[in-house]
Amino acid sequence: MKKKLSIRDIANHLNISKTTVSFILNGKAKEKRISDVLTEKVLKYIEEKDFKPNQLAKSLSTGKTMIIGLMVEKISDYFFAKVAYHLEELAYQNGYKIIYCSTENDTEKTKELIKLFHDRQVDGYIITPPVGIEDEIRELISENLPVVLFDRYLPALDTSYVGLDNFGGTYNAVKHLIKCNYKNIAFVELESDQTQMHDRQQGYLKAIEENKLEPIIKKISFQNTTAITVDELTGLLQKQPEIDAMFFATNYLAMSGIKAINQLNLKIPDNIAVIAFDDHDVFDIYNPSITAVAQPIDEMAKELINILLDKMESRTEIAAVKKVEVPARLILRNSTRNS
Amino acid sequence: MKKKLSIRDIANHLNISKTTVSFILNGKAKEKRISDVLTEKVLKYIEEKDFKPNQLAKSLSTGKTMIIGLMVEKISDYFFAKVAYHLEELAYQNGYKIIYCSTENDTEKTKELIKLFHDRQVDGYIITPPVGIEDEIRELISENLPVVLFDRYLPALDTSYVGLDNFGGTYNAVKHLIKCNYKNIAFVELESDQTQMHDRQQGYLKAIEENKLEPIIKKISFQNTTAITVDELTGLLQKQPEIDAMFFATNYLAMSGIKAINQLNLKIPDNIAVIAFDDHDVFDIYNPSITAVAQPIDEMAKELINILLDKMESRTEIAAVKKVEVPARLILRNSTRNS
DNA sequence: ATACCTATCTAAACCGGTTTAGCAAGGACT
DNA sequence: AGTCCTTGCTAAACCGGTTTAGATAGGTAT
Repeated sequence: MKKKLSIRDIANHLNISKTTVSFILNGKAKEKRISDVLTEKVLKYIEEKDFKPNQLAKSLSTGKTMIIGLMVEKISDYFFAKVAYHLEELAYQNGYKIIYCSTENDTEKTKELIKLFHDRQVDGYIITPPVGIEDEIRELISENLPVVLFDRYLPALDTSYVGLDNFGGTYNAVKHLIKCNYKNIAFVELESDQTQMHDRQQGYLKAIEENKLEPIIKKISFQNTTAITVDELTGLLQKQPEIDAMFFATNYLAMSGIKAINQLNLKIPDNIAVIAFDDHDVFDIYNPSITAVAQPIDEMAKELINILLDKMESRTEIAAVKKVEVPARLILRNSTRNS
Repeated sequence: MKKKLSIRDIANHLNISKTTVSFILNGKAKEKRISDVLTEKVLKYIEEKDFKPNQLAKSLSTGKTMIIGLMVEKISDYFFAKVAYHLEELAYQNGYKIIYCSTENDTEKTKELIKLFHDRQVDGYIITPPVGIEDEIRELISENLPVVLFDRYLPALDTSYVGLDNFGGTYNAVKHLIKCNYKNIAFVELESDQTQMHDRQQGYLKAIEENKLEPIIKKISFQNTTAITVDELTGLLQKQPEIDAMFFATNYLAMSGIKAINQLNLKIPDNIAVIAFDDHDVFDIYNPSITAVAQPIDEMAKELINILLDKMESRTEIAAVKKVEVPARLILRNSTRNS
């Protein structure tokens, strides 16, 4: 088990000081007036031994870890997994790595995780915040650490943010249903005080009201599972049998809804139309395929990294606030009639 | 912007040495004979200031980072995302964090990533290896670093490994099809030299041969996408119209297959039965729901962490080899006739 | 001969912890 | 009085880098 080479070993071997080696390693040879001859010699030796400086030591003295902390609600969810995948790619291209965690949307767990990331001195934070962690985020920013919120924001806090135009996405989708002549459009959402739910609901309401229709809102309270049960759906349809279309505010909600609709032996879209918010591989292969409001995931990832990179590399003020709302894309499939 | 407290600041403030503070922080007060009075005083101050030691400095001197490097083929795939989720949870409970990367099954990228993790001195590696990185893995192990392979192994290398019983899982699933009186069962797989594909194929062949049926194997070569096209399926069915069941060797393959089957207006399971290897949320909500060979994801995650933890905490020899093949679970749904 | 550049390179402090070796004081034993 | 423990604590080296503030040698202008 050969032990790793250090900068000191190199210096000793070549009979020079480690300062010199460090300068050369960091491309400061010219600036620090190290002769070309010596520079060459050192570089050659480094190449030969495939020397890699110890990142821990480097981080300790520079204070930079080149690590981005990513906290999403649940890394195994389709949307977050995809975003993580793109973020990782982009971060990697810029020399950064990602440490990630799932918050489970639990405020206490998130507080702990923020502390953990902080102790590990990550250089930047991407967070899908649960409610109630305003103080911790504020604290980070006051320490001059780059933070970008994602997917949902904290209304009480003026921070950088990347998310979807939830309002517009829903509004357009519901308008599309209306144009296809659906008259009784139910909106199924999770009992939640997160901004994205709220914005989606507002988008729905605006479209409904503009067209003088009656809003039908069903809130699903979720314990462990974000699903609508057959019983809940049956109840809804008994109370309001006129429902001819359903807009599900999340993809998992839509999946459970579709399953329930199947179990009641209703046909999509003949008996009932379906639109899901947030696309999923499933919706494309499903029979019938399911119309969905899609988030442009790669675009969001790009915006996130750009904003964070600008802050981390001090190209912009770290406290500078940049909010981006990317437009949603309505992907028309076969779970709705054509207009 | 208050600057962070260090162990030296604490020592100075209390007029003691930082050695003492360090001992107390690490619970070695008793062992190092620090008086209870002083211990109390220090702990109180630490509590009061909410002091957290700098992990970088700690890692630099101890050589431990408490970070596990996870390299999966693609973090956004259903299976890997789920595994990652469970791993993160378990690692977290044991004080470890996870850094992850997607290899894209690209040997060169994987080599780079291993180097990267190595530079960052992660304490342990969980890797789904692409072919051709035997040397790098061997190198890690020879440096006494804990490594566990996952999902697939490298036949040329005797290392710890956690994976599914691919052979048995496929064998049982195909036997089930045969019991349900299907006679012409096609096996659709990816053109790949990974062990898990090979093992699945062998399981299929054994079941077919034992029952004196004719094997029908279709290999899909994949560039960007792991999918079977409508054309490919049409071709297959034209050549062998007797096919009455299809076993797809991966879940994404199954999804594309199901989509193609739909487009050919064939009915599942009336015209053709379907079984997928590797479960997916989709299969449960699909109509008809799809029978699948499921990997017990949480169990696999548990095994992985256990083996790795044993090595990392030196409870077992680091080079000790422990191979675990967990049995697959056949989840019967509605894409096959009953027996 | 003196003062002043300039080009090259380096000693030493620093980042914030861990750990080894050992000091000082008091008590017990002979 | 001398030896030997035991208790309670600490100085200083170390991990492997970065960075500041010079040191040294040779050349040039006065």
